[in-house]
Amino acid sequence: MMDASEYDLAFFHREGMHRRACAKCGRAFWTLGEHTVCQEAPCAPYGFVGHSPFRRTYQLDEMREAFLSFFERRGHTRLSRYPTVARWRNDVFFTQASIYDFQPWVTSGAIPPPANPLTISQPCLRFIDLEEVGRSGRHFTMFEMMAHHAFNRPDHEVYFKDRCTELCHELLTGEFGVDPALITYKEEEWEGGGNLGPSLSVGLQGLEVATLVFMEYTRDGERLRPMPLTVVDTGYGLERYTWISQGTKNAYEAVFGSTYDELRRSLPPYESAVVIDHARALSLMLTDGVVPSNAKEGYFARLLIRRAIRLLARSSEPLDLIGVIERVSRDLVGHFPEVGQNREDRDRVLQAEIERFDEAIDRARPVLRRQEERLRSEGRTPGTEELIEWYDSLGVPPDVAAGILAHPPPVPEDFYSRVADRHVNETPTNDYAERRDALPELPVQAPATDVGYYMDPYTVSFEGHVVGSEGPWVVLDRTYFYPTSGGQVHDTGHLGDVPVVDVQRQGPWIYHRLDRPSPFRAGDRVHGRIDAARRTQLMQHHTATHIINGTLRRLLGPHVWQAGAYKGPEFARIDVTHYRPLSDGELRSVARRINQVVRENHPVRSYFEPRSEAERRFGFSLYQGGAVPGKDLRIVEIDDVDVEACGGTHCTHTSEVGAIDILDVERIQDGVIRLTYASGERALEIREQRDRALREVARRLGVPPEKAPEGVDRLYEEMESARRAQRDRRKEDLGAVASRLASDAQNLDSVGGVTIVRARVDLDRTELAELSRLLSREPNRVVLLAAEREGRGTLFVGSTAARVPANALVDRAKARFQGKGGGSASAATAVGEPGAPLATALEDARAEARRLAGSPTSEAEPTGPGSRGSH
RNA sequence: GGGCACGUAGAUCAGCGGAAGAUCGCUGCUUUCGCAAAGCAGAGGUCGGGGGUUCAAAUCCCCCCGUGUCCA
Repeated sequence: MMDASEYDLAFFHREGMHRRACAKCGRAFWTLGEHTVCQEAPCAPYGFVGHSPFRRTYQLDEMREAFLSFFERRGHTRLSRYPTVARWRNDVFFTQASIYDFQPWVTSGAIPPPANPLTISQPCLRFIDLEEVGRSGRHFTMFEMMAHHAFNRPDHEVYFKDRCTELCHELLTGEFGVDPALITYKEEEWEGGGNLGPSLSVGLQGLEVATLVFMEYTRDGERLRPMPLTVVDTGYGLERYTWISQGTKNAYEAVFGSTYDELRRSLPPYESAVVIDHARALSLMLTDGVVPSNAKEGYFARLLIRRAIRLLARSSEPLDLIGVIERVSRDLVGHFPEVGQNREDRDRVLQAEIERFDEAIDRARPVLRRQEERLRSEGRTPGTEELIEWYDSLGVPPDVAAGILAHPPPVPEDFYSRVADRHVNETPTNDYAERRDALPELPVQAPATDVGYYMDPYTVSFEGHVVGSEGPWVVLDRTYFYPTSGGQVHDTGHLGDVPVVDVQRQGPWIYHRLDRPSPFRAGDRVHGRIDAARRTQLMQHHTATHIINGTLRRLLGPHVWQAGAYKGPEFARIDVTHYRPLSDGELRSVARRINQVVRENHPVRSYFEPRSEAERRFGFSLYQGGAVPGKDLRIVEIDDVDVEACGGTHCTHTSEVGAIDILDVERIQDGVIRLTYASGERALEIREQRDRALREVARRLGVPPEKAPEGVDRLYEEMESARRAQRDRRKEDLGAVASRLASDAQNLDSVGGVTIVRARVDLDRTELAELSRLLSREPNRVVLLAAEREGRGTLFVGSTAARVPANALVDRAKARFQGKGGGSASAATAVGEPGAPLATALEDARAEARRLAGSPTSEAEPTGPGSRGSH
């Protein structure tokens, strides 16, 4: 619980505000007005509908510009948006707030902010309130969080609670002309990610119009410790500001504008709002490289697409989703030019996904019909349980199911929450589990490690001074050792005579891990030597990765985004988003093109450039490896092939990569393909191994290497025909045995029209069954076979005589030779203990068969192979 | 990342502890001037892979692979 003094800001007193407790929610708030309740939902009703408290009305783009320029005029640097897919974090899929852009590196103090203070309007995606969208009048799947952020270090205080609140107040009253008496500042607390602090929630006529969060403490058990870096985290909903300024009934009318009016001509209000909302979210998601899929971020794109398609189906005239997305993209492109750059590619992705939905329904249709038929045969009709099951496992929404069934059940109000109930007991995912052993906190009193590998990736020998050392870990004032990062594996080498086995980045320092406790002390001068062959291989793999990524984007389209990559000393791989498997032809084109790029010897240029300048020149696709923090971006540019923000070590010309050999392409997930490859020396090694193996295979097949596939085919065919020949021979042999047995009166009994064949034949189980079948082709046959294998006796009984069930004979006889077993009326077996009297058991079975055959009963059910499976 | 469903003949699927099936397609024969159609006969299966339980596993259990789907 925050102390009340946390909120006792000088600003409030300067303005003459007083502190009150809300009569409804009980929370304390500050205001100039005479409010008895805080001015937020649900304590106060909307007061702005029909008469806005703002000086003028704003369209969406105008409002964003007004906000950003307001803060620019007050010393803030304007940043362009970050991607909506939070690829740089492993705990969330999407950017859900502007502060996500700076977590965890900037907020933890590891890396300086790109600007300070800064202002941004960050598109955010939230799926938590999906059901509220279109209903509440104010919820959106995609919304923009306008914000001003400040990051305060002990030696550099930008601003905190007082100035922040003052800026907010000035925006509302000065820029927008809101009567200050209408505003309330409610005291709240914020906590997240182990940090916490006071926050103020700004209320205006029933709407929360801003949240001002002050990250100030770290939770240490019950105690609170002040953070070395305090953070001002604010959030102002762009859509809400636009709405309030226009004073419309709901936010959708204000935000969606003429697109909403157009859709309303053929769709009801709720459906129109949801469809536009989803289309807007999709437009940005697809632009940022989300490919619809059944897992991870792609699933949310699929969810939106399928929801939108179903709602559009209610339209009075034909409307297609691609058209609606094109329409909303026209609205977005003014501020997000990248949205307009991938239209054809986006439509291809959408088209593929729309077809997949149709396929899913087509697959499900016969299943539903069959299941309904089965239920009907039990005198039932499908109910809610079936609807939930079909949705959960087949993806058939209840309204679609209704169109398929002859007698659809009513869809319950709480359908989706009942689906959710099915999932509540699932084991939760441990989102924060960073798969990396925590590095020790070394007592380093030194500036950030001076790293040489960015500017000179060829230096493998250098001198440095130890600035910290503990256990096997050593930190130097400068180093050329590359730490594991950006998917590139660390270097190895030596410090002095001691092998370096691992290199990691920890905050501003590079940690070298030795293979033994460090013999070095702070102040020691050491010679560093990097394993040059390994480094070269890593550089080749990294540059090859960029060549492949850029080539895939060019050949397949801009929906291709890197979804993960690994560049090791043995091989490298890249995962990219793509909506279908690579065809053989596509793969060949990729392989040809990347090696052409290698041969063409493009220069690979690595340099630092201010973020905004780089974004302006190259656009958003820079962030293939995720968002990169910092004022300046390190750009790795391969002319006409690829440009990425990347911290790795690279060759300076593509020819240094040598060659790229694609080893494998697989679909690792719906919507994501993985290419594994090797370059440089490793490519040659692997090719050599492969050639050797192929030559060896060819030699053993006795064919030239290029004929190896045909050779294998031939071998396989020979194997098959040998297998068939053996099977035929066994069949013949069994046939011979059968006719011999059937013609030898010694083996035969005939009782009451039933023929009983008995014999001792030492065959295996399947052969016994086959032989029995051959002997009982006609009705009223009973076959008794005894076999002995490895000392254990087997009794096999087959029967086509209704009066003589095979299992009855086995049950009767098995005790005699300590047998276990059973079966059906048509076939039964038992296996006895070693040495047990098999012959006696056979005689028992025979006696029982004679008895049953001789006592005619009125068995109605005929038995035999022909009667099985008839229902 | 997790839940659920599915994986059996070329295709679509049934069978869910006791001798691997249906329909369509395929091959041959009959019929026809020929085609279609019909009738008859036939070929085609490591029942996704690997372990286990059992006298006996397509069937039950465990692991893996693949596909679909829902939820994060």
